[in-house]
Amino acid sequence: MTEPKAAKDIPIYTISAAAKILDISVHTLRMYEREGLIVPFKKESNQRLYSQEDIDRINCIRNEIKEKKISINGIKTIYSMIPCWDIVKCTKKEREKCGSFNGSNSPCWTYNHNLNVCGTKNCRDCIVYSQYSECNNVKELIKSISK
Amino acid sequence: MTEPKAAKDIPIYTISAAAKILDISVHTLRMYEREGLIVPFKKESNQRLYSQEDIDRINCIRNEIKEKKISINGIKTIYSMIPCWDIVKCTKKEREKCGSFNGSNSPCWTYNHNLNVCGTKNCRDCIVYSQYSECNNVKELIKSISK
DNA sequence: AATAGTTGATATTTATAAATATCAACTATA
DNA sequence: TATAGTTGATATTTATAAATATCAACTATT
Repeated sequence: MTEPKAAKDIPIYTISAAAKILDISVHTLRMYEREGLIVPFKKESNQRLYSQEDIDRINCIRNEIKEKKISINGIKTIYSMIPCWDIVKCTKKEREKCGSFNGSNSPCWTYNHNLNVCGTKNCRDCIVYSQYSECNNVKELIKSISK
Repeated sequence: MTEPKAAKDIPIYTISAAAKILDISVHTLRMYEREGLIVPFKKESNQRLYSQEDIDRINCIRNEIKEKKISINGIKTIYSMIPCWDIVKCTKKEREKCGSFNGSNSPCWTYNHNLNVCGTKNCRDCIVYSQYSECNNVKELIKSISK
């Protein structure tokens, strides 16, 4: 009796509820978002909402910062090394024009990618964000594509 | 008339000379070494010596810390994602026992690897250290092994 | 053989990233 | 429609990583 995968990704927590659960301030949550570490839901009114998956993700990020002593810019750089172009199957032409493919400071979901295969798709729903940038998964991904 | 590649890797600077060139303290150089960011030459007496390549490498590390705001542990984590097992052609058995293959906090050259293909070879002379961990090269490496 | 520079280890200082606070305008909810 | 919570922007505080200083023992160099 496993729950459907999406069940953990239902937007239920307001920013203050999420902050309380995580024992951090709402300001910190907004900072993480501004830095491109998280992409919460947004209502039409622009209000943020968080799912249990978001909470788990943020707990992981906290651990990287507090326990592993990796700075926010370090985490961004690590995320930027995920070979998204391979995962989402960008063409050579698309890669050449892509800020994510050509940069190394920020995760792909912080760039505009309306002009490539990603289109206007919400990055929350992309496995690059939801799966491969999960806690400690980047090295496992590199292992899987290496010989 | 290009110089032989090794010319830049001749140990000529003492720690105080290197510190003066880099405009940092000798203590900082020793700290970077303790953290596993650099591997200087060692004389039989244990005295450190630095080459021009070392100076260039340390300048790059300084830039990552000071300009890109990546913490030392962040840099270590990034180095740890270099697929050394692929580069030096470790066997499956060797990988299973390797701290570098299985960890994600520290570069491969900070682990003991006497029992795998690296043997007692000095990591300075390994391309994983000398080439692939050069400034900004990690993402380029990931690009080259991805589809 | 004397001076300058080195070693590792521990303690201290400083620079700054991360977190928090404040603000006025806006939105949700009871 | 009143209260509580939200928004983004800017300013301030705090926690701590990075850098430096100190130490006694040892090594290189003149």
